[in-house]
Amino acid sequence: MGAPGTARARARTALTREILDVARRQLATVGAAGLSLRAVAHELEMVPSGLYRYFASRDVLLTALIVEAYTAVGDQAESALAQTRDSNHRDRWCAVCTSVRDWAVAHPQEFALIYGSPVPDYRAPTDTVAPSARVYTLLLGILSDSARAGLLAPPSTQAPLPTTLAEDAAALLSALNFSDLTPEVLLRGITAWTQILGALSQELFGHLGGAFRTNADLFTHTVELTADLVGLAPRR
Amino acid sequence: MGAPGTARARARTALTREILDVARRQLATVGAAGLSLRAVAHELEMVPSGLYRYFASRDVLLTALIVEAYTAVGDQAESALAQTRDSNHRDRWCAVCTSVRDWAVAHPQEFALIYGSPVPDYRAPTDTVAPSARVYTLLLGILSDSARAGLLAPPSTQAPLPTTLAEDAAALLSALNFSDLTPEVLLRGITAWTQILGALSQELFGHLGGAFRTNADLFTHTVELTADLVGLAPRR
DNA sequence: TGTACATCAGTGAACGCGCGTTCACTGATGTAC
DNA sequence: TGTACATCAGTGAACGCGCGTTCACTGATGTAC
Repeated sequence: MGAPGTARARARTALTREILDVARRQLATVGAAGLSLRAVAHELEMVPSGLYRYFASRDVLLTALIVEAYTAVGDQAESALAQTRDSNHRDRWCAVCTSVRDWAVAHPQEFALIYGSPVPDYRAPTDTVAPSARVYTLLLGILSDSARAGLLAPPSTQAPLPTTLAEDAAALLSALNFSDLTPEVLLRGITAWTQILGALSQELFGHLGGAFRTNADLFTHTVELTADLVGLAPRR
Repeated sequence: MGAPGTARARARTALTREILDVARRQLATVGAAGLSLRAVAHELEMVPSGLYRYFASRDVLLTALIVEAYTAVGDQAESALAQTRDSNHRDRWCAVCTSVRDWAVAHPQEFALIYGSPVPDYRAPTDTVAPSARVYTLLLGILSDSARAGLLAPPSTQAPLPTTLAEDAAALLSALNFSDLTPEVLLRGITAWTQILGALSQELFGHLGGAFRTNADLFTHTVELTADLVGLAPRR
């Protein structure tokens, strides 16, 4: 609010916002591949070339939308987590996962944009890496809390991990600052996260064939299975 | 071989095949959204309108490619299973999953075509439903075998399933003719399958960010976890 | 406070491209007698 | 076996559409003196 600067600068930030809002709304109906600068400009009653004052190319606009999508789902997950701050770790895990589904169901094309097949001819710059880490970092944080509280069940013993896999996992742990977690737990966390994304892809992209009347129940069940997988203590 | 019919009929089936082959090869480089009838015709040294003697529209061609992709991965999974016919159930499960990854890595755009975000403006007819069922039917078959042999570990007791979910699962079981399986096991099987697809999506669509040097090892680990999930007896 | 100049938002026209699909046509292949 | 007709594969031109991006331009906003 009360953003400073000249009238021109204020108009610029306002229109930048408006372009992104229109683009996001059109994205929701035509999808990322079909998003067109000309259509966005038309809805804003501008001439297409005018957009180039605000975004240097279609790719740059897409990148901004991607970052916004990651931010939106990250915000939603964070606020879901904040509201369960005093619950047990399992409930917090489930709350975050559920909030991700809520967001995805409400914004399927944005979900596809960030977690689906790559957009044709789009090359992602590195700007999107940091925002993309937010949600799974939250999930790993819950595991870390649980581990620090001594409540995380150790993974059932299996064959030892291949060395390169264990090394990479260890490197990732230290890069993410989760020294409380073992490589085994990290890998289960990653697996759980891909499970969540896989379940949502199947549901949103119509690959379930409508076999279930209540996709939400199926998802809830899946989330419980992921909580088991990562070793979060069961309820009661 | 030696397909009967007139010369004209033989030429027709041959060219139909050739069109599909060219389309599949172009799909591999430009993706489903970018697949163009004109480009296919050009490579065949035909005029674009000529294709309409063979496929009534772009959608029909895409549908044929989708069916072929499902058939290809189904064949590969079946032959992988056939080669482990005398192994234990867990090894057979893992063999099928691994063969799916092998196919997906070799044909990422075809994987995206059938398991990724929907192709813009394409509406799938019902022709694709039956071929799409083949792989997970194989997996459920392994579970069914294991259950009939009394080797499948019952799911660790959890809260009972919501009734609609249990009903839908039971209905699906009888539709698929797997009377040996319980709704709980079916749901775990479905979850395992979405896990596999999720892991492959992450890997193929570049969402792993290159954190692991050996994606194959990560996938193998994931597959073992799915085998645990569905209750297949551990090795040794 | 007023003027001279620089900045920059948005216009309008154009470039060059590619797309799916239609239609009337020609010439070769197949069929019936 | 030979002829008359029907079928159908492939052509070439066209329709109508939409796309991202460029460029020279105008007029309004901002800045320095």
